[in-house]
Amino acid sequence: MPTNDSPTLAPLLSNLEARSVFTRDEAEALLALPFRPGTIESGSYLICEGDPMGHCCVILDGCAFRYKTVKDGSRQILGIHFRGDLLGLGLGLLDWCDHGIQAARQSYVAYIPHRVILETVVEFPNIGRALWRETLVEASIAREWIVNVGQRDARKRIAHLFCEVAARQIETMRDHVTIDWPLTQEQIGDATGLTGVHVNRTMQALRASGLIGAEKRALTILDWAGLQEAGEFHRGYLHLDVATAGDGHFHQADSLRAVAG
Amino acid sequence: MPTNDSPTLAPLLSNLEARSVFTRDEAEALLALPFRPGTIESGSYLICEGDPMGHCCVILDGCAFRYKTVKDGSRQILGIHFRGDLLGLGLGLLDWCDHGIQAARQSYVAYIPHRVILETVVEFPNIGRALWRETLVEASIAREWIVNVGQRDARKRIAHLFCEVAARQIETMRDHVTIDWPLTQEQIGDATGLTGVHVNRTMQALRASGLIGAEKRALTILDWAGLQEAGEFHRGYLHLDVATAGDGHFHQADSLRAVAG
DNA sequence: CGCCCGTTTGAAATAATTCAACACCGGTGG
DNA sequence: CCACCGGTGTTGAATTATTTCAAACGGGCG
Repeated sequence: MPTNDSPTLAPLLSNLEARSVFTRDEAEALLALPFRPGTIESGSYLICEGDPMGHCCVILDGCAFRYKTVKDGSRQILGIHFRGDLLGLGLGLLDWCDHGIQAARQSYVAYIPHRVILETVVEFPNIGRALWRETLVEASIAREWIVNVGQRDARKRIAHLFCEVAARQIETMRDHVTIDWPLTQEQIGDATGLTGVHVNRTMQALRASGLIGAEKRALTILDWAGLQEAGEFHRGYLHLDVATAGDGHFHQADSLRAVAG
Repeated sequence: MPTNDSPTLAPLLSNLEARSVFTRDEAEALLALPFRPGTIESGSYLICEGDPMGHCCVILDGCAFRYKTVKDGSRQILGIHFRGDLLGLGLGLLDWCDHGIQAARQSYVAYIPHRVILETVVEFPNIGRALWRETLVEASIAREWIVNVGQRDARKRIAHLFCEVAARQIETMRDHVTIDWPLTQEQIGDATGLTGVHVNRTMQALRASGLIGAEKRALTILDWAGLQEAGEFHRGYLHLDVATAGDGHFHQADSLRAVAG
């Protein structure tokens, strides 16, 4: 973290709690996971394409994005990640990583060995469901990105991206909020399948429509309803409401087992 | 299945075994999952957008695709699924479905209650890892689709789609193989973010290049290497090689079996 | 100050869309 | 049996969104 306090996994827990419910034991187990802290400079890589690393990575503070490069050297940004997000989970089950992850700001991270995650999941099935659920949400967001680059024009794509990042960072949105904006226009282009030049022109149009502000290193949303409309954004795919499907049914069994064991 | 034999979940097991290793007990548990068989006519829906259904769905035979519709009525196809694929898994952990699934051919399916899956996963953690792994692969494929529609031109997009479908259906590819092709040109457009008209012209170019054949209801790959080159296709993202990461550590049985051969 | 990175602007080129018409083909009903 | 029909594939010409290339601008920083 930016402070000199010793870092904790609290951001991970509060992030998971946006979509899952934990018992006190489970929460404590999550916070007690062993990890190695690290600082990543803006532009450096948390995980590289083809990397067979043995740990995943929690963003304690900062921002990073996933990307894939294609032959001609251009790249596609696949997702943006913030404080509390767990990255590189697939590595524990898939042997190697099919994309890279790069810091968009100086970031503070915690590396957790995959083995630790897999052990914890066996001991606490509800944590396993929560992490599986995060993987499912990740897939859901990826599908919405397919729709974004596949079906929408430049204005909608960029508005949609703004909406997603805003919705994930601000709990209850209202007009005139300003959020930290981590991407350059070129990178917005990489995320939306457009050129930086066209992103520039389209953002000017969004500004002229009074939807967003004119800052360079931040994003001010002047008209939240209008921006959602412009991007055809509906937050459902983020699954930000706590889902307990499949949990309650097992808590009882878990308790019994806890008693028996 | 097309025969009048009573259906089994064998296609699911053999599909999972492409990426995971099971003990005999685990395999038997998978095959013993209770399910309700069903027949879906081509064009009908297995699962609808917004559906809160309580079961997931295995394709025993046939073919289906996931899709999302956007406001103007057009739609984006998000993935194609074949025999053995497990669909709608997220429903058990996410409460509701953010996309629809439609049959592209008359298909035979097995509906499995989510509760059954979640119970099995607690009893057999290795099955849980296998299903989680499938979810991770699904996310990986979705990311590659983002790259496809975001960074590649029409020729590459279509060639890449052909490669993916072929690679998933044929174990060892060689030239002049013909595979069942489930999509119309219009639907190829929905999958690649192009119009049907442009798909038509681009497919003619692919045919003229000698990469694919000229059939309408099938796909003949005349030049596999050339088609991969044209689509910048590298099969790694499909994670089709068995991954045992995280398994051996927990499953002495697997290690023993590996040793025993 | 000069430099670098990111943004801004302009004009020309191009990939893909749109719209409209026609060909094809299997199925269905007279 | 033929005629018709709807869905799919094919073709052409005009239009448009986006890219490309090139140059200039601006601000932060050593």
